[in-house]
Amino acid sequence: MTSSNKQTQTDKLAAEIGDAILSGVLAPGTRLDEHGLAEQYAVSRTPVREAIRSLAATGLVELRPRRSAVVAEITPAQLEVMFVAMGELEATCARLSAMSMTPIERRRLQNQHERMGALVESDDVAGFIEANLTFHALIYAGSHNGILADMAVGLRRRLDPYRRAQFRSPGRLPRSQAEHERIMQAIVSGDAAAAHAAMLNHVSLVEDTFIGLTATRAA
Amino acid sequence: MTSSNKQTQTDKLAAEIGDAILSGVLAPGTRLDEHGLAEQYAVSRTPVREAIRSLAATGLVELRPRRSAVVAEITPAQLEVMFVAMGELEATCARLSAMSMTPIERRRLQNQHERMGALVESDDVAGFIEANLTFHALIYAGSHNGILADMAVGLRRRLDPYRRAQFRSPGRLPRSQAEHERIMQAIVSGDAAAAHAAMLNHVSLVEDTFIGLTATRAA
DNA sequence: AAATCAAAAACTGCATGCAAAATCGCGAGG
DNA sequence: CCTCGCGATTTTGCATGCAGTTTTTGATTT
Repeated sequence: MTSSNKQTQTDKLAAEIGDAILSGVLAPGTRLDEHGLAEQYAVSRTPVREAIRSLAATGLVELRPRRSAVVAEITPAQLEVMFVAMGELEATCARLSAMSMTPIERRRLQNQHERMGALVESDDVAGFIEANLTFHALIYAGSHNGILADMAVGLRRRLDPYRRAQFRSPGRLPRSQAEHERIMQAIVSGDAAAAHAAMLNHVSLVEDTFIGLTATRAA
Repeated sequence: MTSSNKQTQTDKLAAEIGDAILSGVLAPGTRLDEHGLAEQYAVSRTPVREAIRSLAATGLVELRPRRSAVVAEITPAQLEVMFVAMGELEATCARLSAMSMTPIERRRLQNQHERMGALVESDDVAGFIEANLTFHALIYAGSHNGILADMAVGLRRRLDPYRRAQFRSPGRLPRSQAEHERIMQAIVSGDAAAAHAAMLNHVSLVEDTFIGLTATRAA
């Protein structure tokens, strides 16, 4: 079990329902019927209500007083806003990392980048996606600011479903790696402005790829 | 009534208890006894529990399973992190504002700044604090990014109790106004990098003032 | 007098029940 | 045929009750 059963039912439910939403099992707009969920998870309505309220605070569900809570709908406009916000947060973390990473952290980032080079060579998309998470997580952590890092992690988690597709674009891996190279170099050499710019550029390109995908799909 | 009684008890309680915490009525570390709060607000424990869970998601209270929730303690280290995070968020909003404010929004920011000049002249501290909120709110809104704006607002709200004191430092008003001048100019003229730098500088100085105050108090 | 441990009190987590609001369905009217 | 309104059903919001855990208290021992 990934989730320890030491915590309360409410916490387990919040995690479970949250995963269901993020993985698409519960589609946006779905009504969250308390009674139904209670029955489904074999608990009473009370913990379900509390879990829903927790999820509402994270933005995953929308609370409408006296009416069913629903899985939050994400309009293309909101998605755009979220991508921009995440880009800015990542860029900020990169900037802070350039300024305040310890030598060990810089070394780790460099190592991770080199490891990813091998994955690009072997065209291991799944491995690259996984390693990419770590790469970015190292930069969050390097900012030495848990609040900004948490915000970035939360947004990334939220956007993940929309990002998966884009690594399959042909030639995406080598391009990502090249962008990472610039980001990593800037951070390791302590060039805050360059780190910020490189990360912003990187994330913007990812976003553009995504927007392109949806535009194609929508058209 | 400031809070409309259209919403649910839970929402009202969350707002009420949240205000009590932010205003210092409920000091950090205080145990949030469900039974006691229920009695105090003349409701049952259920809405109290849900309100507490909401507040936990905002970071105002800390949830400890099977034990009382407590008002979150803020260590100086956390405070420092929060100040940095807020500074970065504000700077980012300023940058985005410089890039994407509409002409009308730029005009409004300019007007607000000029209005604050008069308050500095008359040394109206309370008025300046109020107007200062608006000034910064205009910049949040000008970023055209509700997510970043919400994050900034939330952090500002959270830090507000620690910020109040610092406007009373002698000569703070004119200095703030001068810094605002540079921020405003950069945004209005569309200089993103300058807006970012000016805002970061502004907020850092505020933070330094605060750190100075606490250091004095602690010593 | 301080420390230890056990019993009692208090409190949280969860289930259940009830009243009010919202939704749905059906029939009347245009 | 469509729209509107009214009653029935569903569903939320909140209160209350019970079981298990934590905390407190008081007695006992060193």
